[in-house]
Amino acid sequence: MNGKDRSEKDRPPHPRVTLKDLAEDLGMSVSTVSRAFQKGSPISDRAREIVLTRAAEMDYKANPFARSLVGKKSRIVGVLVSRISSPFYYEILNRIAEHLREDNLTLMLVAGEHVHELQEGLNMLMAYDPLAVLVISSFSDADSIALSPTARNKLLYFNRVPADSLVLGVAYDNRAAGARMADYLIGLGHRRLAYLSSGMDSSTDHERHQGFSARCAETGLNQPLLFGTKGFTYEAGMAAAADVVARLDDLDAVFCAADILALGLMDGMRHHFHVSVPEDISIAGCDDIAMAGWPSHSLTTLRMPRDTIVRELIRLFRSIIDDHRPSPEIIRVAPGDVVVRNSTGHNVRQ
Amino acid sequence: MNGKDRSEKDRPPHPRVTLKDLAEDLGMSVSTVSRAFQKGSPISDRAREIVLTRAAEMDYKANPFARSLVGKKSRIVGVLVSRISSPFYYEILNRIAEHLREDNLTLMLVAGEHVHELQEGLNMLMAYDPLAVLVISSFSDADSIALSPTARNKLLYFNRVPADSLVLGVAYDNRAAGARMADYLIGLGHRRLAYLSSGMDSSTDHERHQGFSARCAETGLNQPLLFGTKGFTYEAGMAAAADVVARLDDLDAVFCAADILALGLMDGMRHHFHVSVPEDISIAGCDDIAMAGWPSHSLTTLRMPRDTIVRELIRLFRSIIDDHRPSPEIIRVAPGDVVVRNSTGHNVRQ
DNA sequence: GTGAAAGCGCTAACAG
DNA sequence: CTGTTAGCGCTTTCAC
Repeated sequence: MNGKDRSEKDRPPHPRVTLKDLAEDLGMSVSTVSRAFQKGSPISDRAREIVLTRAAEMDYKANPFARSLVGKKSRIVGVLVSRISSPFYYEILNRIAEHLREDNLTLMLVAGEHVHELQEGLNMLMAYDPLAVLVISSFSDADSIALSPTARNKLLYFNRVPADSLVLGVAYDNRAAGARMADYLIGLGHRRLAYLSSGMDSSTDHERHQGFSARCAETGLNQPLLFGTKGFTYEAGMAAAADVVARLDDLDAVFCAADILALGLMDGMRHHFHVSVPEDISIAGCDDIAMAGWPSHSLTTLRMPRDTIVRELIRLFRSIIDDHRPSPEIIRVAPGDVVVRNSTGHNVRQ
Repeated sequence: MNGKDRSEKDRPPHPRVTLKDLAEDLGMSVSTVSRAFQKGSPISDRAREIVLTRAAEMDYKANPFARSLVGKKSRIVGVLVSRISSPFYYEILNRIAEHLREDNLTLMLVAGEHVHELQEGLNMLMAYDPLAVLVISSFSDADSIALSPTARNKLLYFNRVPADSLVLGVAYDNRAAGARMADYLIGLGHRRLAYLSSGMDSSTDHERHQGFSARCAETGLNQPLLFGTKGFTYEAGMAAAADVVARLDDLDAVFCAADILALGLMDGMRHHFHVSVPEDISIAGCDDIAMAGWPSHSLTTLRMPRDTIVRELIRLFRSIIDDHRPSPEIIRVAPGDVVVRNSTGHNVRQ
């Protein structure tokens, strides 16, 4: 087959304008035309302009496969999402997606529940030689993914960061968050504190608990009572109400690992056990999700500065993409202020 | 693994095992080795086994760029998400992602707020020659995207379907949903009905309103009063409370375009205007989101069968990918039952 | 500056 | 069945 004829009958499935088509149309060589699209290539301004103009007219689109094949760097960026833990992750995903589009980068998404799925997804992804890979997760699954050295320095962890400190990541300072809430509750006069954990292997949860406990210790209080449930869900929080009620007389306040747990706990206490909040017990959450502000719950919580963390994330992500890879380190974003609402009050029981 | 030149100052960007490496290692020709990975290629079972085994040992991964370049069909599937209208969309996204991974397909995500962003994203995507593109949206933005003929028959619309009937899509039967809720409210003895719209250009919203109104007409009732607000949000619902309260004496029940609006309206009525629900007015939503079931709100709503619609979606999506493209048509999924809770009651006011 | 030519890694005709 | 030979569309030497 000679590639000269342009009869429409030739190949219906591939009506794509190629660089060669463009070159022939313009009576230039392929190389010249190619150079017009390359940033620092030796080509006259005039020639470049002509090419670019005609390219637009003919609706020429470079074939990314050919480009990546020869140039050996793709315009692809990967995002790995482990479990749908929170809508917040998808807000992140959206914002990342938009930033990438602006840079003419495409986003490959890998989502999975289990390690082996994520592993498989990452393998597929790596075959595309992505510029960078963002790992969004709060569970330990992400840590167990086997990483080739190549993969390793393309990764950027968000929210959950592996124990291994040789990686790059952005995360909230959850210990500080736990400590801050302990301070607030203690300041309210509460002395008998408790922590409600999701029971999941989540670094966020662990760290909040640690920070909370540590501050109790520093203040000379007993270790907070620890309640556990099964998951970061409203239902899990509600299910924990029975346990908490059983110890109600030993308790002034409960700090929950996340707002959604606190909301569930609150409703469980109120509706199943007719416990009044905050009269009988103070309840606080963490994150300041939208529903915490609903008048039906009016949950005291800790604001976590989303914008800051997202900004940091995008900054780092871009620097990996641009190959100014920062040295491995975990960026810790400090928590915001306690948002005081009606689910907590001064201790009047003692 | 492989011992090629490795000067440490130069970037070692491509320590990739190629087909040729494999072939040389095995003393076979590239084509034979290639054939081992092709489904119906003429190759002896023995040869194939040898190749596959060694490939695994050497951790060979086919270069998808080279593959797509020559084969002119990629293993990429696109998903276009227009605005973060609901977490439901992300549930879909997750499920799609998992199905695709099982089929060794990768997912390119395009997210955007405005038409031109989506357009740009789609253009980038189309350059990768995806097998299919799923468009998830409930707003009319999606309709205005310019589609090349090639793009056109790769698209599958979800939830929102363009007026143009020459496309393939899956959507709820929202008119039937509106009608069903009208029936339920009328059956409760309510005669003076109202509809709360998001005020957005959403087909879901329009259709629910149409179905609701039409059933009122069929039953000989007046057209339902129409309230509008600005968005599919809790806050928008709450903001509408003032308008609804102003007409409280003319109203028995309000059907809201979505649960989240109903929840906001309910809280607005209760907390800002001390209106009792359902004593003073019945409020119903649509979708049956998790929060509708919280005891704090206990919202009567209509269950929309998620599983069914997702199943249909995946079935169609797969058939496009496998090139058994079904003829253009909109699959309408019937609504489920009314979930009766405590935000609606019999009419006792007349 | 520009063009000719050599591949990037792979698949798909061709022969044998 | 297997090896040889062309390219897929593009970037990038290398000459001119």
